[in-house]
This record gives sequence, structure tokens and C-alpha cells, in this order.
Amino acid sequence: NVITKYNDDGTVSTYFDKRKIRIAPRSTLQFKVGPPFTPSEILNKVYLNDTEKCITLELMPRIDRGFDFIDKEWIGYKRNYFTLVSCFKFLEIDENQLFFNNFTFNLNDNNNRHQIKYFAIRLIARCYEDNSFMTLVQHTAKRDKGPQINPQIHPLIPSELPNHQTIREASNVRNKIKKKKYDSTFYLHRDQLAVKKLKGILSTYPDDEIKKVVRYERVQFASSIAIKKPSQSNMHFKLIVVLGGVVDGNVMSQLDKTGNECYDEENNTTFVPICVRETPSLIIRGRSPSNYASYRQENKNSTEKKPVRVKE
DNA sequence: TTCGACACATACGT
DNA sequence: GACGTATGTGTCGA
Repeated sequence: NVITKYNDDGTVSTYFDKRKIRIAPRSTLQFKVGPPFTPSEILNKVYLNDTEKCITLELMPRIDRGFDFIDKEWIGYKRNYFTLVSCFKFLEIDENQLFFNNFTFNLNDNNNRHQIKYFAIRLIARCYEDNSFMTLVQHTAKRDKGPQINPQIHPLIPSELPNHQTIREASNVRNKIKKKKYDSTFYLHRDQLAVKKLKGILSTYPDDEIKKVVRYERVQFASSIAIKKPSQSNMHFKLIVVLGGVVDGNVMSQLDKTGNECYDEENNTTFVPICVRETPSLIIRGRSPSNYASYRQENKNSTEKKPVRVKE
């Protein structure tokens, strides 16, 4: 009933069917590495400074909660949270060089160059069959008592992806000392840099606290989405991580090949996709009692069977 | 049948 | 170890 798999960092992912087994909500077994992503698909080239030299960007996303591998399919639950984290890297440039060099990056649109103000990542969901957009929502730890938002575009600098265990450990930290411990893993504080005057791309990020890792936590598919097709067969979904460059003005029509709405009217900037990675086909189980371990078929003598509970 | 709202349960973090 | 927190899911009723 349970499949276990060792992660790169020695932690274990346990995949189990919630129709058969119930695991406590705060159990660490709820954390597990999800499906592998497709290789990067490049949508726009990035040029270094004013040269013709192209820079290769590598996206490194990982799912750390919410998807189980059951009967060769990746399964999530509409009512439950998932966690997706991501970083990115330049293949040709060590991230530490960003601090000592005045690198700028550009996108080409025919003969026009657009200087990238900052790199950013966004998360979207689509229907696997017809590519239509699926709304995602994010809660705070307060859930019903807090606000509900759509996953945002997050400015980001290149970094290593923290391992699965680190994401687990840092998921609900309030303690100051612990926060400090993880700070350099997740943030660069531009205002605390020793560099006197920044000139390169770091100077055009919107805030002094710059993320090194995007963490989409407490994400769910919107409760209103349909899980089944009219034929009653399962709908399939995919999660898509997009790395983009944010540039001034509205250049979406020329450079966006993904159909994303990415012009930000308020700031008059455009998120231009650079590369994307997608999950394989995902199934989302709905709220039907048949998707839970407490479910018992009528007129069967199985009523004495209780759902299996796993204690640690 | 589906969904929002509220409730309960239980391991985690402090 | 007590207490508050976070989150899977049970349930009610529109």
C-alpha cells in the first residue's frame, strides 16, 4: 500500500493512497518529492551586456508536498495543499560573480533590445488536454482566517536549490533564531551588501530583500475547477514553472509565445518568458467521500473495517 | 452533487 | 511537557 523512495538528500518520500490510508495532517510523511519536470523549453534567448553572447538559464523546480505516485499516476487532492519550489542558474556565470560585475542582460525582439530589469519566476496550471488555464489559489498558514491570493510572480536571483529536507524544516518557522539560520539560503539583502554602488542587474530588482528561492506553499487548485470531464473520465492537469525576464513597457505581443498574460499595467512592465518546465500529467481527486479512507461501500460486510491509521 | 463554512483531530514548533 | 499552530478531512446545509 505504501511506496517509499529515497530522495537525493537521504530523506524519504512515502507515496500512499488516501483512499486506503490516512496520515495525520502534520505528519512529516505529508512531505514528499513530487513528479519530475520536463526538460527546459527555451522561449527566448538572453544576451549578456551589449554583446551577442547568449547566456543559458537553467530552471530547477521541485514539488515537495501534495503529490503521490499511485498506480503509475501522479495524484493530488483538491482539498489539500501542495508545495512547489524553484531556483534558476546561469550555466556560464557563477552566481557570486553577479556581485562583482556589472552584468546586464537583454532580450532580443527583431532588432530591438530590451534590458532585463530582473529575473522572475511564475507558476501556472493548465489542463493537459486542451491547455486551458486552471486557477491556482494560495492560502496563508491561517487558511480560512487569512487572505487568499493567486500565486504571484516572484523576482529572483540565481542560486542553488535547497534540498527537500531544508524545505521541510523551513516550512513553518516563526522562531527568530531559526529564521536567521535559514535567511541566507532564501534571501539576499541588497542593502546589506558591502558593495558601495551597484550598477549591474542587482540594482534594478524592485526590493532590497531579494529572493534566491521561490517557495509556492499552501497552493491548491481553485475549488471551482472541474475535476472530471463531462464523460466522467478524469481530467488531467499540469503545473508549469516559467522563468522570465521583466522589461519596461508592453512588449508582450512580440515576445510572449506562451499565451500568458504577462503585462503589468501598474508598473508598465512585461514578464517575458525565457524558459519553462512542466510536470507530467496530474490527476486531482475531488471531495467525494470515495476518495477518502473513511469511505465504505454500502451493503457490504466491510463496515467493521476501519481506515488504516499509520502512527509514527 | 457541489461548494463554502465551520469543526475536529493530531503532530509540529516554541 | 504544556500550549498554541498548521493542515488533512469530517460534516452541515444552501
